[in-house]
Amino acid sequence: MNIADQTFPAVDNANEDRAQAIRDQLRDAIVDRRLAPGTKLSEGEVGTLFDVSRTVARAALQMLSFEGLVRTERNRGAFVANPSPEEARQVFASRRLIEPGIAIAAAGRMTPDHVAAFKAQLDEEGRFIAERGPNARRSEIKASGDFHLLLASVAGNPILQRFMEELVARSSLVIALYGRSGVSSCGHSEHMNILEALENGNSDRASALMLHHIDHIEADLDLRIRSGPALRQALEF
Amino acid sequence: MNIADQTFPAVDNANEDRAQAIRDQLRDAIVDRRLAPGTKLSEGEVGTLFDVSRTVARAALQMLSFEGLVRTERNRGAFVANPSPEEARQVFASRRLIEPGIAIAAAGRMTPDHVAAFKAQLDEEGRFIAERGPNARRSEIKASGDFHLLLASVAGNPILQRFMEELVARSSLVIALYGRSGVSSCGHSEHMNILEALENGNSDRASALMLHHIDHIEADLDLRIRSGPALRQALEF
DNA sequence: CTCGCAAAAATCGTATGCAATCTTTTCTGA
DNA sequence: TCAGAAAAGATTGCATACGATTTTTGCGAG
Repeated sequence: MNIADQTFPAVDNANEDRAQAIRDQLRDAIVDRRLAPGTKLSEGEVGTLFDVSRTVARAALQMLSFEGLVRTERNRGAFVANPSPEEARQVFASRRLIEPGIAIAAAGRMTPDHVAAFKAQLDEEGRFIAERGPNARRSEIKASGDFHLLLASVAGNPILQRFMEELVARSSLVIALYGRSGVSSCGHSEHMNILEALENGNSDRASALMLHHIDHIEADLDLRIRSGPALRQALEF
Repeated sequence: MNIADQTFPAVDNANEDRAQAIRDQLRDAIVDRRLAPGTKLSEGEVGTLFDVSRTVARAALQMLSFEGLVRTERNRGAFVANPSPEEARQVFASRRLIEPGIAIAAAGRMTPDHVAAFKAQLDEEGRFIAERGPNARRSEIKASGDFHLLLASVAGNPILQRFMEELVARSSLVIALYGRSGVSSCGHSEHMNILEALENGNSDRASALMLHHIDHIEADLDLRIRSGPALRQALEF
């Protein structure tokens, strides 16, 4: 897949930082897998697509590289990250460390507004699971990630929230790459259980459920080195 | 304090990314508090000091801004971060969440080489505490942070390691801003106790000690809003 | 002397140009 | 026909230029 095959909505809020807007668009495209891992993101091409100079495109790519969604090689350019099984494990190890704590923090801060937001989120998640079509899986992965991001925002620690944004984005990549697909509805019900615990202020239970949930997500992955990521990478595919 | 008052060693490894080298230098300067919080870091000035163009200086500042050590305002420039008490609490809340887990991971991966590295690190730490002089406190804070970074590197998860690098850097800023100074030797002995637990493979104990250690560090801070950070910020001080 | 406003200076955001490096193609000789 | 070298092309790294925005300075009115 070539980046040029994609079209991107125009960046409207020209007032704000354009590089940031481009980063967001690219991140969505990567997480949604409209841009395949390994795809080259050349500064010139990105610049042309978004109608900005290479300077701005470069800044956007640098941001994505900090988030681990893009890998840059000196004098060679930027590529959509192609996480190895090892990196995938690291992502989930990090989540296992952080998210149970986030669940505990969130449990102590739930308001009726938050509950409503979670219910809306879970409704949408359910809709995507029921849906069929080429984009169903994408939307499902995205919605599932949004649940975790919502939780992080409720927890009220911007630093941890940013960490989680990075981890969720990278998880989406990993799931798209190594996911086996079966567990989705199971994940949905786990989200509902977590919400229930949160509503009841049962932080320990929310934390424990979250830990299991992460384990389940990772267990659904096939992290055996399929045909070797080195080969895939070598082929620039 | 003006950035121009400082001199920086020349960036030698010109082969590698120069922006990264500049970022490292600036980060050291910020963490060591040679650059006071709130100090303006203009692109032109940084570029001149390091003998690069604004393009490169800008990239370095962008990196620091991602790490939370620098705050950038559109059309105004970059400033050394001036964390509020609220942000300080968030930094330590994040560390409480992450570092005990890191200690557990590290406990399971300790090799004799690691032990030796830790001993060397603690020796240096002790030397700085004994030392007196204008730079003693700086070196002490730095060495204390290095202990935690060493632990993170032993844990073997690059993602968590990066998170810790950010958190330790921001902690150093916070300690420099809000620290009361008394607890230093106490922190040193806590480090030694943690190392002992790590050597014995007693991960639970290492984890618990780490949690207490972080609590102690935070307890040593005076996080009452001293004269209002808004004022300090308004005065660009 | 202070205040307000306009001009000047400084600084940032962005585009673009050139040299260096990497990749691909073409050419040559076995 | 194929391996290796040389040239052409593409892409990045970096510096610089210019308009836009912000900050400072200068100056006259009150």
